Amino acid sequence: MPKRHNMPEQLFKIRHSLAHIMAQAVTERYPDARPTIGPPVENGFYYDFAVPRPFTPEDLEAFEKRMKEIIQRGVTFERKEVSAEQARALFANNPFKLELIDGLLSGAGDDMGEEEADEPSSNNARPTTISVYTHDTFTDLCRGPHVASTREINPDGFKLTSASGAYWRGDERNPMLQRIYGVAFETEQELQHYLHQMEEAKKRDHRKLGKELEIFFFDDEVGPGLPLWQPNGAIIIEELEKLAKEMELKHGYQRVRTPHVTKEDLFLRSGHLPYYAESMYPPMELDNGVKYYIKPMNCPMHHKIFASKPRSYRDLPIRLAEYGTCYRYEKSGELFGLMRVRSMQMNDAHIYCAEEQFEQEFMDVIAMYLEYFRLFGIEKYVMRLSTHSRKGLGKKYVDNEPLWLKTEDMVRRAMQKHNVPYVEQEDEAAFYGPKIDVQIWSAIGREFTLATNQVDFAVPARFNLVFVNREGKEETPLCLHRAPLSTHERMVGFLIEHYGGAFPPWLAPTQVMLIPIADRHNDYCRQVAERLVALGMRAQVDDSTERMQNKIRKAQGQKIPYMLVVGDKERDAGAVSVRLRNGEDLKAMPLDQFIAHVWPIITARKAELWPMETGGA
RNA sequence: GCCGAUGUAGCUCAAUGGCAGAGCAAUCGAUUUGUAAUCGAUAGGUUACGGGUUCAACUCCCGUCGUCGGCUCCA
Repeated sequence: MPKRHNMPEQLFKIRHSLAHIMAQAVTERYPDARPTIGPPVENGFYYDFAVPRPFTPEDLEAFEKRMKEIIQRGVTFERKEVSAEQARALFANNPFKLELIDGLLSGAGDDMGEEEADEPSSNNARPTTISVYTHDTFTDLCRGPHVASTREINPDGFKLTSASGAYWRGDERNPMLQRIYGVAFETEQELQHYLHQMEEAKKRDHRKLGKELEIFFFDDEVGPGLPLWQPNGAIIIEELEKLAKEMELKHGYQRVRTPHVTKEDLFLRSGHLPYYAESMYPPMELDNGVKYYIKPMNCPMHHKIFASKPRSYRDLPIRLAEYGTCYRYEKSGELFGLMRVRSMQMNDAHIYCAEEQFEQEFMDVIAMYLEYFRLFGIEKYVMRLSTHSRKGLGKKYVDNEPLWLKTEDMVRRAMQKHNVPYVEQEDEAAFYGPKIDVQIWSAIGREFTLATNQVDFAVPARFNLVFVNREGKEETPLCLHRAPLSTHERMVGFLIEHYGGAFPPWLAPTQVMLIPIADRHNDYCRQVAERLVALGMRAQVDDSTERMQNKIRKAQGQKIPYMLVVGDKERDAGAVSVRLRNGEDLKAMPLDQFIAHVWPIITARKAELWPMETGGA
């Protein structure tokens, strides 16, 4: 997201040119279609069209076929500079292009038309002329660059993948256009490789694995976005909570608990109402007309706890933590498995501190992020400093620009001083302050914010939160809102995909499966399982009437880390034969030896399955 | 919320206007097995829900709900 296109120049040209060729194919078949913008994007390109009727899958096939024909004819791309007059004449029947032309000329048209998408926002010199590119019978408004000839494009290196609606200029108040996505590479092999990777990614999709591994599901009668956690899911959640509680205890947090519903007054004070109302479940109205809302956030209640007694500078920082359950009425089309739900439990905490404590507290949260990420082996993420935008002041953002600039700089300096890499993204802040978000990607490539660490310089004042400073005067504290482990929903969804369902032993719902070879070994297996369970391990016995091979297959399918096979030999020797999830057969060993090897791995939350050089995933 | 696609047994999928089927899972029986699928039998359905067209609807049409791919939006 930060870098819009970091692809090689030639690939950029190929994708960009394919977008034009597609527009030709589309307008040939549907002369009424009005091309709007069509940039190259990661892995391919898209083009948005204003059309009377949405495209069908058959249309896509026809477009693709026609595109291949055009490419194989070897047509050339030619650039031409035209005056504004000429450009308007050329695109007289296309209001979208005219709007783009106006935007270009006014110089203010920073709205990410095609031209913006084409070039990193480097040179601000506005063109006095406008460039158009012509290939074959098709001419498009475009900054370029393009391939010289379609001979540079491999006709088997691209594929049209999907059609969908998209708002003109990404604004839902604008008309809806029809977008066609394509993927494109320089060679057929790269395309096939990409398509294969997509297939593999689908196997890791948490929605698929979550069902297969019986972690969670949705039920029509319960409602969209309201996951039901099965026993396996509850185990994972409780392990995460245990981890968070240990970590937060170490970092000086105190736990609090707050109700799920509150009077409207609280959210009026916090400023969520009416601003945030559309993301909240509608209120319940009591007989006396008083409205109660289900909470979408925990902060106002934590503020009340801070305010429940006088606070001295000596008490600060005060860190209040709660795995709070919140409900947000997300639009139906925005729901996405566990990654975007309507009921969620947040790894929430609010840190109230004096300004001079900011850096220490803020960076302690960042340190916590890093500690968690190391534990989970999370490497593919981007820390994003999300800042305000001037145009959002007074609307999306608290209207106090000097304070924004000051706070953003505080964050920037803290991050730089501690050498934590980050990127900056304008217009992504919370309404009360800047934040460091941790961006991650789902198996199928969608971007989400996992953890967040937000500075709030505004809301404490609304709640009249104060502490008495050294001079005996009242002072408003800063508040940090933080959720290093995200919500249970998003965290578990992410972890399912991150591990491909093969959780490290400490998180695995079932850690050990006892596999008796014949019925006569069942009792011994039950004794072993009892002993492991008494120790604190999650062990089960597969006493079905299946053969051992079948039991192994089932346990593998559930991605259980340890399979203990037991026959006459093991029973008679008080032993177990250890098979790891990765297929390794460690042969028979005394039960005590198995425990001695595995228990430390579980309690230390290690990633590996077995000590020494053997274990893997 | 918007555009499009889609919804058949617990799961994965057949059946293109003419009696709704298979594999896996489940249940029962037999088998007692040494590191990724033993054999047999049984049961399982108001084809998401509600209307309509038709002699006849899983199939065609309309509506509702859910899901999926995007747009918008977010932890």
